[in-house]
Amino acid sequence: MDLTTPTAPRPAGKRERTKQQNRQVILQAARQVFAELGYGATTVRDIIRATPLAAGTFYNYFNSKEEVFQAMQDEIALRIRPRLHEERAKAKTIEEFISGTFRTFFEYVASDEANFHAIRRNTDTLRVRMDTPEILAGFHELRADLEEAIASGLFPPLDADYLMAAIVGVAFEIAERMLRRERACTEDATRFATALFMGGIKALPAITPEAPA
Amino acid sequence: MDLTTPTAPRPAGKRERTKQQNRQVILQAARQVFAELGYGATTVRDIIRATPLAAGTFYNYFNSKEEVFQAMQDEIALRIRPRLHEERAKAKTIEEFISGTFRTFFEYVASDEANFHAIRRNTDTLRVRMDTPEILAGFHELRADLEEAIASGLFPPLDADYLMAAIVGVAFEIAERMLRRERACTEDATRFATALFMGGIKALPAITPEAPA
Amino acid sequence: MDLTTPTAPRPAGKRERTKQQNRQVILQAARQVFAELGYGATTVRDIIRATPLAAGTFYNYFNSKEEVFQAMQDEIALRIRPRLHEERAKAKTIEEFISGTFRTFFEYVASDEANFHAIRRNTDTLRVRMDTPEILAGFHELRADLEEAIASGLFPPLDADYLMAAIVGVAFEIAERMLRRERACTEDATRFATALFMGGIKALPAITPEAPA
Amino acid sequence: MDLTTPTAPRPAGKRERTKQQNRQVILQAARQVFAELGYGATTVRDIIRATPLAAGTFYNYFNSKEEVFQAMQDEIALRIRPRLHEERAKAKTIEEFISGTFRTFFEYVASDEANFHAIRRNTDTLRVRMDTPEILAGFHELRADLEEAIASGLFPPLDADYLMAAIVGVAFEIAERMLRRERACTEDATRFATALFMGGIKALPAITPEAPA
DNA sequence: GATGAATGAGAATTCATTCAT
DNA sequence: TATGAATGAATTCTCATTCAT
Repeated sequence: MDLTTPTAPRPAGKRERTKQQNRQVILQAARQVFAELGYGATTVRDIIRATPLAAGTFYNYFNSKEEVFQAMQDEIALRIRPRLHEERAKAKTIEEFISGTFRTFFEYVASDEANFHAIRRNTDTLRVRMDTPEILAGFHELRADLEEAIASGLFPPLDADYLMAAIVGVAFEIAERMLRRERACTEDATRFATALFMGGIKALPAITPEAPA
Repeated sequence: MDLTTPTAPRPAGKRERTKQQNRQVILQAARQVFAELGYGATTVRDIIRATPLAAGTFYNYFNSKEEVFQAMQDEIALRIRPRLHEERAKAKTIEEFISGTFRTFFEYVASDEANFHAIRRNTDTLRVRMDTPEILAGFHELRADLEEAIASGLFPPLDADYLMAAIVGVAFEIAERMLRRERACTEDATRFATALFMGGIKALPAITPEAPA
Repeated sequence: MDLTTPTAPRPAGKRERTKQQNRQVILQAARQVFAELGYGATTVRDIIRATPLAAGTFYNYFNSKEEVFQAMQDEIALRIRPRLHEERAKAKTIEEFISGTFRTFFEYVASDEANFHAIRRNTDTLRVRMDTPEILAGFHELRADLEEAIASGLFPPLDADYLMAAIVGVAFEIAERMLRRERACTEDATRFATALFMGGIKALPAITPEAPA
Repeated sequence: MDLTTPTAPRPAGKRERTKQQNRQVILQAARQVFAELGYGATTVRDIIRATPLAAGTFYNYFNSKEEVFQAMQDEIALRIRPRLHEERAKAKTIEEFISGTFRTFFEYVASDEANFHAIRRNTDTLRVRMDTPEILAGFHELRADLEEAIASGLFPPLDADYLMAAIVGVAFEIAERMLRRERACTEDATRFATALFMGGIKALPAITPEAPA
């Protein structure tokens, strides 16, 4: 039905292109809508409306808003996890391990602010963070990396689970404050977080904080 | 009919009492349902169903699930904020400031696990945290306390905003891991978090971590 | 029931006064609300809200909004019907009969515009006119008066039913246009309607019309 | 599959056809229900129930009962306005203008009694008339036609606004009485109304009125 | 695959009315 | 009588999902 005569050069496969495009169109629309309305308030209808596509078409690609969200998340995690892992793998010192982790995270967040906000969003009242399998895998990976680093003697024997939690908590929470500042300075954020984990409060850089909103 | 026994302290009007009870009944039901289904998936209907009250009665007290949630949050914040503030106010050293904050928080969380779970919940996929004015005020209070501690010379001059963020991130994230452990040990959690903020990773207690779920 | 004990000076009977007042308070509130929202959109709640009284109190006086409306209407009809009837009864000529009817009606409408509008209301889209028994009785009275006037030879033998309809239609419709004019001139309206019924179009006063809204 | 038989005129898309049908189905149901219950008492549910369609389908076509009502009104006005205007345009005398207007109106009302009743209905208590833009446009058209007829010298200079009001009032009010009579005789009604406007009461046909309900 | 109208379950909300105080 | 919270049926409206085209 949609077959083009085989003799014609076939402009790169209309079908395939559209198929991939539609998936991306939906994901893009979802990002916008989640960022606007927040995850909880967003409906599949809202996503479809932000799309030139028909309602039924959505279901050729995803089965629910959860699935779209997960796909979004997974895309992100897939993009950042290898970088984080690589950074830690090549760390020769604790400081490299820690600073590499934070720097990579903050730089990613700054470069993809839209996505980060869609995920960890501040409406006036609500924050949503969806921990998809990919995200959770990222946490496990961090813990595994920590455990390996302990095993290899790079880190002293400590509570890898709590340390992972602390790193994650600081990373997300500082990222958020960072984005609210005039010039989101990833270097400052990295220095701060790294210093905290390296030497505690007394090691923190002596600077004048900027006031956020 | 309206005569009160002179001995008994006038029961403040049955009407009034019932009214206060109903408010609490709804809040309690909301806590359960939020903890069960997660905030996003909960509907006003669900809350009403978890109540002996009629549908319309809900709307005599709250206008939406958001409002119930906020009321819950505010109750919690109101309960814990004074304790936190007091703890920090009487701190003579940085360590007292930090450990007092974490201990108070972890002990509260452990004692009011249900509430905490209703708010910072992990379904398979979603975390919700609603920052009501009261909660945000709690954050501001922490920052203000930090700034004051800097001004008074207790703390060195540092980025109070980021430090606040780090404390909040670590507190929530570790609290969550703590609750998943067999025996939620607030002392361990406090010691860990305090050590991290006092001396960084190298100061962390050398223990064997327990595996979480 | 309304009897005051002749012996005691009794400060005008607090109870009775309140009772009558409440009825009027409700009627007054209803007038306002009907005029604001239109009859159809008004709910009993709306009326109560426009009152300092409690919800239950409403039901001591009326059983529904219909009843309030009817009471309003009846009050009006009761106020105007005797005047109309009297006017027609003393008519010695057809012209006196007709002009007396219209003048009385237009003057009443002008003097009690608020009530008239509450009854025959123009929202953007809706006109409501409720023909309560009292109002219908007014129509019957007009027809009866016409029939009597025919019987007595004042009017020729004609279709009293249609003539009544024509008078009512012209009265209400012109009253409405009259109220929209800058200076609602009852004399002009009366002269116009009377002339129409006395001699038809060719007898109408030659004036320049004012443009309505 | 999508092939159309070359001989048959393409059925304009079954989808499209059904869509138009559903709109009509809803309008038809609304007419019945309004006529039965009166506009005020009718709910959207009532309309849906009078339909084989699902609840949600209603909202694909209209957003409220008001919108259905307006659509009904507009349909009617659209159907009758051109006829009225044409009738008046070709009038050579005042009598033709007046009688043409009334005859067209009464004949339409008699032929579309259901619609008229849905709009100008007498329950025991309530009359509703909704003046949609289309209806108001019909009034303005009548006034404009009158003004033009005055300008052209057909009519003497008179208050076109009041005359319009009088015509409208008489038309609606007599139509209603007409429909209540055993044999709704449009000719009688036309003759009566025309005579009234041509020569006033004394010109009215001398007949014995029939008693209404 | 794409379309978009239909579906109908169910969520949010309102309302008239009751009744204990 | 006045009060006003409780009631729960009824109503409006939305939504995810299906399916004929």
